[in-house]
Amino acid sequence: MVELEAPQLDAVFHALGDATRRRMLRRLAEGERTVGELAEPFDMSLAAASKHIKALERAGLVRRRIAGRTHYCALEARPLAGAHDWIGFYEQFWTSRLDILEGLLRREDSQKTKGDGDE
Amino acid sequence: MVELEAPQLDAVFHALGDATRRRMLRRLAEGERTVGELAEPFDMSLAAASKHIKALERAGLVRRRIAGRTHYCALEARPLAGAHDWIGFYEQFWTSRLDILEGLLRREDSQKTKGDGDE
DNA sequence: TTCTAATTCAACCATACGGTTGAGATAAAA
DNA sequence: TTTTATCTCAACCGTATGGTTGAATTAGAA
Repeated sequence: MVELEAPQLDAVFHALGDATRRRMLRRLAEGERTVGELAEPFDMSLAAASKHIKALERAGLVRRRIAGRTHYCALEARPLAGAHDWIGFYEQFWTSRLDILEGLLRREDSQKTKGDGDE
Repeated sequence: MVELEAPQLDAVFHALGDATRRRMLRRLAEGERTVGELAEPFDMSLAAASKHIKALERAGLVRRRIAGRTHYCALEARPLAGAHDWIGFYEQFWTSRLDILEGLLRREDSQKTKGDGDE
């Protein structure tokens, strides 16, 4: 169990909400890459790619090592564990054919308990 | 394996990137809720909460059943499976103490294969 | 029919996002 | 030293986001 704080979850999920950044992470899974290498596959300016990388850093998903004029980026996967756990809670609602029954039961239930003021 | 399309992943992760919407999903895990019930815990207008719910619908995470003037929202967890899988790929990078070794190996590796033009 | 309740819609606002360009900063190469 | 390469920074732009308010829509309740 990792239980990230809400603001960190915000940053992680926000970072993942962009295909460019997701592709960058996939690339980093193969190993360290420079900013230039990370930017190369994309049809955008270096500055734009640099901003994406900063979003990943803000989320704690990338750590940067500066060597001279070159910045090496490495995957930092740990915060993903928290996001994974958060989503994992819902696995019960999509796994197996029980989910159909579950769904039906929850629907019934909400009819009976509608407006019971629970939090 | 679920493999959501990029645009759906965008929408799902974007939807999850907001604490208000995450809390709404947690609430919906207990059962169906009306728009009003979903909005109630939050210090914002109904209209604002309504927009959040629409973001969840766009991501396919909520389905709505209209009965008279009341809109009932229900959790639709399936798209979360795709997001869960996507993140799950990185589990190898955070699980167990192997991750430290892995990280070291990948760093070495990237020194040797730097600029090999892989995609 | 008239009142009230549950929601959305439309217009608006401030701020964030994702992109651009051009100008630094810094370090390696000539 | 001068040139070139790697990146960030700053300013700007259009569009999206997250919020507001007030009016419109629709349907139970009196």
